Amino acid sequence: MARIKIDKNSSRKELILSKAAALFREKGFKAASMRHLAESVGVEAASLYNHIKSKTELLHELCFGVANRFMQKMDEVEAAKIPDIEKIEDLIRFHIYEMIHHYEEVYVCDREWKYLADPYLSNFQNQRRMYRKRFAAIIESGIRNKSIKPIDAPTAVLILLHAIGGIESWHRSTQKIDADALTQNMVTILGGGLKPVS
Amino acid sequence: MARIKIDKNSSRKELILSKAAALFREKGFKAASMRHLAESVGVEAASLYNHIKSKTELLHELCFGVANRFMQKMDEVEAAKIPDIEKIEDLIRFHIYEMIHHYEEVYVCDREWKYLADPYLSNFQNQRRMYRKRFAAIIESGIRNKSIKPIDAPTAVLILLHAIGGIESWHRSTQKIDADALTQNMVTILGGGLKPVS
DNA sequence: TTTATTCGCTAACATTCGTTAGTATATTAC
DNA sequence: GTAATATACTAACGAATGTTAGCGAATAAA
Repeated sequence: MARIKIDKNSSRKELILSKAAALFREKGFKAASMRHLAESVGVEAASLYNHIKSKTELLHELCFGVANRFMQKMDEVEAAKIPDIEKIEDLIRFHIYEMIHHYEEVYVCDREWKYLADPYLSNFQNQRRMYRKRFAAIIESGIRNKSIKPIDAPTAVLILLHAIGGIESWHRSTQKIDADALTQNMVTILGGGLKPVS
Repeated sequence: MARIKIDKNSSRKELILSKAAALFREKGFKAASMRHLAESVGVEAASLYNHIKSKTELLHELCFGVANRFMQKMDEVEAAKIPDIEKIEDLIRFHIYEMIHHYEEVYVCDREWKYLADPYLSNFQNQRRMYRKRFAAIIESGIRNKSIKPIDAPTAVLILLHAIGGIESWHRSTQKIDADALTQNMVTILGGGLKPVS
């Protein structure tokens, strides 16, 4: 009956959350069972419920944890006094950074959010829609001042976001190029597609 | 005890497959139950087993049906005597076409393949890896003859494929732009990122 | 019409699932 | 040390899962 080992500055619940992120990414939310999760935490399944309310609550916290970080970054970028094209590159770099450094949570947030239960589900979808609108608004501003070629902005946003979400494949790859080179490549390819022909 | 209604030229199994594609996309493979599927076919769950071997078999057939179409297209494109940049645009257009016209199957193949069981799983992963390699080879050829700017080809392939996979969001969107405009937008943004600065 | 086959039904199976109740032990507060 | 709290355990629950067996009705073949 040994208790869960804990690092200072991180609660038992946080440990469970991080293990859940890894498990949900690997198996998918529905296929990941509480008994699997318990095993990876080193405890019996029922014991988890001393720390969490439900399986769904784990998904809530993971998804909104990630969503909130992106929303906060968007606030910062919008407030910054820099050219639109730099705002976009800044956001791209942030997405890539998050994908690399908080891979499990971001992946789960990206691919498993549909298993959220209302009202969290609607809430999440609204936040997502809002984020994309704000992203598109930056692109549209760039189009107006001719720093970005005239394209359909919502289309461009989805391309950018999904392209970055695809980093997963590298993460597991053995021949991974380092993060800086990856970032530079993506900014070149994606940014290059946005800049007007000069 | 009415039998399943059938169009000419399509077996009962094909009907089940198409309903399964829609259900697996909506709920995810694990969350979609055989009883749900049965209901959408208009029959009891046990009756499905007069036509199929297992739930997993449905996933096999959906995934490999899509994968084979893409492989065949790749064969054609490789054999064509056209510039590399046109080969790439041709592939991009094909991906978009498939995404629009066989949306459910392509989506399931893209997002739910991990629930395949071995040996199908390994087989599928190999095919996928091979497809990406061949795609990257076209880009590398383009780089060598300077029709494409020097970037990391495997990175570019993943960006392209995941960007196109993101069309999902439009499909359900009410404000959908028409398919041709969509295709043109994507070729502009993605292709524009590949062409060398002139 | 008779026979054979296809196919849908009901009932049931063994598992697995998320979760709760109740109890015992370990840690913390006093 | 003692009381209070936190937490892990075992056992069990009801529900849902994929699938099989066996029966009867609909269709096709003779």
